[in-house]
Amino acid sequence: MNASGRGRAAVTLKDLAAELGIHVSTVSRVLHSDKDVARGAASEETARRVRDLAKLRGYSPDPQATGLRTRRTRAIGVIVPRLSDIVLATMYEGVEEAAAESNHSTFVMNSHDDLDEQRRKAEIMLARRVDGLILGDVHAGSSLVDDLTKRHVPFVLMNRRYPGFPSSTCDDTGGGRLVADHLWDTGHRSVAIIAGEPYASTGVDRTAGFVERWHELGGEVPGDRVLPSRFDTEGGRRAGEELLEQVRPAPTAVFAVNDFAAIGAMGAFRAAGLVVGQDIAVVGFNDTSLAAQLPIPLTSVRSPMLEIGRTAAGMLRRVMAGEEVASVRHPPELFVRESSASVAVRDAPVRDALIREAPVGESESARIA
Amino acid sequence: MNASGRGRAAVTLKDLAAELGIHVSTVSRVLHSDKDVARGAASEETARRVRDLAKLRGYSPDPQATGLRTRRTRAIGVIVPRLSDIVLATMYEGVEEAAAESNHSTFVMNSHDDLDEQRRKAEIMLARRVDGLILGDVHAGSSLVDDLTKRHVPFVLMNRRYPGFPSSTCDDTGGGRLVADHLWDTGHRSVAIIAGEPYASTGVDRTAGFVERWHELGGEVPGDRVLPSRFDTEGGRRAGEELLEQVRPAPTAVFAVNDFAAIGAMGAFRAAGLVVGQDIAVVGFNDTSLAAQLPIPLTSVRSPMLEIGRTAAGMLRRVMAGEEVASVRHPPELFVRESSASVAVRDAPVRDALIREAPVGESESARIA
DNA sequence: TCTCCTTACCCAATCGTTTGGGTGAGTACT
DNA sequence: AGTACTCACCCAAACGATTGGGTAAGGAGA
Repeated sequence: MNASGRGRAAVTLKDLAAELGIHVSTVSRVLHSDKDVARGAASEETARRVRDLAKLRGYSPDPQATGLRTRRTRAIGVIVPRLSDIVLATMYEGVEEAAAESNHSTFVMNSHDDLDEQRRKAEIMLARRVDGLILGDVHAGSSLVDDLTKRHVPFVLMNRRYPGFPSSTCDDTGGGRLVADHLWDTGHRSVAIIAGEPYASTGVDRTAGFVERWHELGGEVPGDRVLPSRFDTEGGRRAGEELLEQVRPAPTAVFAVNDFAAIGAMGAFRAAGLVVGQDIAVVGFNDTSLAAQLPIPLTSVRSPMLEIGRTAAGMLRRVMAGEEVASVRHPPELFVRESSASVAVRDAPVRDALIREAPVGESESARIA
Repeated sequence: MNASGRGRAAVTLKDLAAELGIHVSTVSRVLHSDKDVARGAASEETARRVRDLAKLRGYSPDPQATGLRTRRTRAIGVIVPRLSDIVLATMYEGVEEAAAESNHSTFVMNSHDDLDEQRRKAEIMLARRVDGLILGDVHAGSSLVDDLTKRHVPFVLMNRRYPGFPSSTCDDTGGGRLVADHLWDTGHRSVAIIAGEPYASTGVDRTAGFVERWHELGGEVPGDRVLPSRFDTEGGRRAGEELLEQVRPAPTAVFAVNDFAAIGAMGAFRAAGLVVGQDIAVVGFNDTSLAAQLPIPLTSVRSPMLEIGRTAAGMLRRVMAGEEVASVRHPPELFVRESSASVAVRDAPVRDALIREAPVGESESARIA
């Protein structure tokens, strides 16, 4: 039994037709062809009576029945790595908003960035007969996109791109370039990148954009300065620790391809006795609402997450309508804050001394003094 | 056209029946009554053939058709304030997991904590004919729950409770008490609370639990030390600023009923020249993944968010089955970290001097020195 | 041989909408 | 007066699955 149909069954077209003494198909046509006078289906007068009664009785069409007949559900499926990642959650909010505007409902599922789970979740959605899919978790080299294409499933990508398929993303390469310019301009010459997962275009592109621009400016980024990482704080912390351990002298600036990784790295640096913004610059990506509010506000590249989601929904609508659509890359914007505000600072030897001699020492006590 | 039905229409019962030369109802019965030999519906042999062919052809029942006939959609609706709030997003993950285990799909929508929008979203879900609702955003005194009850809509509450209706929440009162004990034990006697929105039981209960325990211990919390706030970082920052402005001498410890508000407050304190963990203790709630990774790790009360979501889904399943269910309050756990680790510190006059004379001055330069 | 069970199926209605194709009444035109 | 249009509807067949109620064939028991 349906939620709405316990106390009293939901009102149907048949109910309305009976009460008005006309045929159910007439009611359907009147209610269906909204506004345009129900093209020859009923008189002006009848149409009004139908609409009035429908409103009075609170008629709402049964989507099961409609779907059964029309073969469309007006539902779309969205698959993301995890909704507890604020970036994806925000994009999904955009999707939901835009989808609602065109009268579509959305199912979301988490794939935990696991290939098998991606497939499984996609199948569940297709079994639900969604009209289309938005994939927010596509992996480089995944065969899922090809399979879906072969099966003629309408879908678009979001957040991450995949060459040859329509996607709504941030211009991650451009974002990486912004960071390179900023760090170069503030005098840094020794940098490192916490690069995220190698299967995600976001991290890869942000890294590539940075490196590309850095080279143009005359700098270099040795391979051991680019560390893969998970996208969460824990991953950032580990990468930060690894960085301090392996790279000597430590870089004066670190670009983490994601705010959470940046926060984790900041934790690692601080634990090692470095003051972020003074001893080492840190830059994140996405400009989540946290970045500006952190104890040491984080420089970050703002990606229009909500807009990326909205665009994805719009693109999917067009794909479902059979149109060809082109990928969209939303322009990012750099917000400079205290974590990287000062011009490149102390000499490396001094900083390294800090790191070695005072894991939780000197700068701590200095702060208290 | 459905996603799965573009290239080749999805296989139906009729297709299977035709290929096997038997009636569609026989196929239905075999496939439906899983395992138990399809009680007299077909011979062992036929049943096997049916099942084999179904698997071979990749048959999956059309939920539209099933739903039309059975009047249930196997879909549940979840309404939350906003999914970009990591707390609700995590609870939703729990709901989704548990719902999937009982073969239910979930729709989520954001209500932005707005009463009209809550109603609107609920109506959309009911129009979708969901089998039940999980409300994660109930407001104190809202009439929505009564209306849903009158309409016999199966629903449960999550995250926030509402007396008289089944809910899956954290034991927020108990959590508040944990914080009171901790701050009292570490020597604090002058405290303030950043209390969240007055319409949310979470903030109200956490505050009440704290105050109750504080009184038991012999302390007091004057009314002007309890500041309402939004639940996000921005809200926490504002409340923090307000606190420093209005309450003199400033409290030695602040309990924010939510990690994000705590982070915002930490920002405000720091901007005012106070070092969190030294000059002022801060405690949050929820122990989101950030808390432990912050530059100054945040003491926080862990609420089992995933479990709260899973429980809510389980409760709803039972409500939909017509059972009576009791509310569940999940026990919280306190994690003490640096933001409140040291015993209550400087004399108030010294701290107040810091605040007045050095909004971004003294402690900053001290840190660099 | 007749009756009564089982077994293994089949039949057909039904859920609520949509939609191609009527149809009868009234009007306009020749 | 006959023909041709509209207009304002009605009819009925889908869509795919479920389900209460047959029924024919075969065997057991009397």
